[in-house]
Amino acid sequence: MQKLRDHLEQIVPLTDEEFEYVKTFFTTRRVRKGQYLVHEGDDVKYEYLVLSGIYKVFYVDEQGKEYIVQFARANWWMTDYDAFFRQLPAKMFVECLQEGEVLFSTLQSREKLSADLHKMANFYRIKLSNGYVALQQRIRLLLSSTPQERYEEFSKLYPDLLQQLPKKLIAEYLGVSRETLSRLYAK
Amino acid sequence: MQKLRDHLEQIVPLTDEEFEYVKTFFTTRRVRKGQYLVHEGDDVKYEYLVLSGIYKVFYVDEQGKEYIVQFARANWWMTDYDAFFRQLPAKMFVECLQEGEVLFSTLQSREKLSADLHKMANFYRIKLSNGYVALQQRIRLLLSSTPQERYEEFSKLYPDLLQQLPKKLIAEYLGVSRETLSRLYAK
DNA sequence: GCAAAAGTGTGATCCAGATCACACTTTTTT
DNA sequence: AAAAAAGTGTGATCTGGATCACACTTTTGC
Repeated sequence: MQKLRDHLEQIVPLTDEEFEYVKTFFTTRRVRKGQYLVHEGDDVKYEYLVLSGIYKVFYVDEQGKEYIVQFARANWWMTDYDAFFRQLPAKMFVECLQEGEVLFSTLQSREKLSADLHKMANFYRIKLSNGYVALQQRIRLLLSSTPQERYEEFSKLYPDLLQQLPKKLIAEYLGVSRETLSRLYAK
Repeated sequence: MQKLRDHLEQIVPLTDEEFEYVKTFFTTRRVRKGQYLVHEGDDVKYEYLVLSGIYKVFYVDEQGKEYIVQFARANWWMTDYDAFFRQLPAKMFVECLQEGEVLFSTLQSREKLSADLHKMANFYRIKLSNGYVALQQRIRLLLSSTPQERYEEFSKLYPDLLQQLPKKLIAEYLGVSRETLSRLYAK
């Protein structure tokens, strides 16, 4: 649970006592490649904090084509937040791409923690607003750039993912074809 | 201020007393077409709740090309949230497209209200998570669709904006050229 | 009320990137 | 260790939408 504490304390300092309380709301789970943490149609009981491994959050359209909303690795939170917050069936999938561990907790836990500990309410608020801003940047990238620029931006932001993930997935994330991507880094 | 109360109570019910307190944190401002509420480089002191009129939130790249992040009309909140939350200079613009009124308040107001009234903390949290989800949908739209589909989706979501805004702006928002858009609704 | 600016439709051209096709390599599965 | 599946690079072709160009209309501002 030290990882959880480190993660929280990047944003809000906690006393030992506070952290002892907080940690009772989280459970660890080991996840293997190919497993789904969230599946379209599921009730979304949990949100997840990644401790290790790599995951993708994506949708599938009527024609079966996949669209990757985000990749997640250590210290990212993920779930189908629309479904999670509004307690609806999931419209997205969360799949493990590389084995690892996650922590999970329920919406009730989030609400209880926010109500009991002002610091945790702050933590969640700040995390959510960071997420909001990150999505805005993604929109900006999708609107503005040529495949070349998107690829360069991605390499800068996530050099590790570039190494570890199949190019096909990166192409999907960037919204270009696999072939075009392949030709990009030839240069 | 009745509009503010209605807006808040769509999400959290408030007593008269509570609302009397809340409203002291907001000020009304009339805005004319062409005025900027946020300008690149500014300190972003306020977030805005639209009472009436239409606004656009956008940024400009090095080549001077504009990218519209969102349009806003009644009951939408807007500002450069990255800059607002982190108290940095703005990277975006917020411009009035059609005269109207807005309410504004500071980050300190938001924090004070959240701390004093649990209901307001909830209100902000829910609004932010709704915004988060809306951005995810926008990403999905940008990744997934042909110009045709994007246009149809837009018409469905914002039939009023389609009427009231120059096509050029809608084209920008959708990430297509003005000419292509013009040819789309010819069909 | 008139000139300037902004908005709009439509033809003609061009090209970046999608799509198709296939060979080769690496990883998984049994 | 063999077979199957997944991943990758690269040529050849095709095409949707960008770009350029221009006429016409509507709005804005002095």
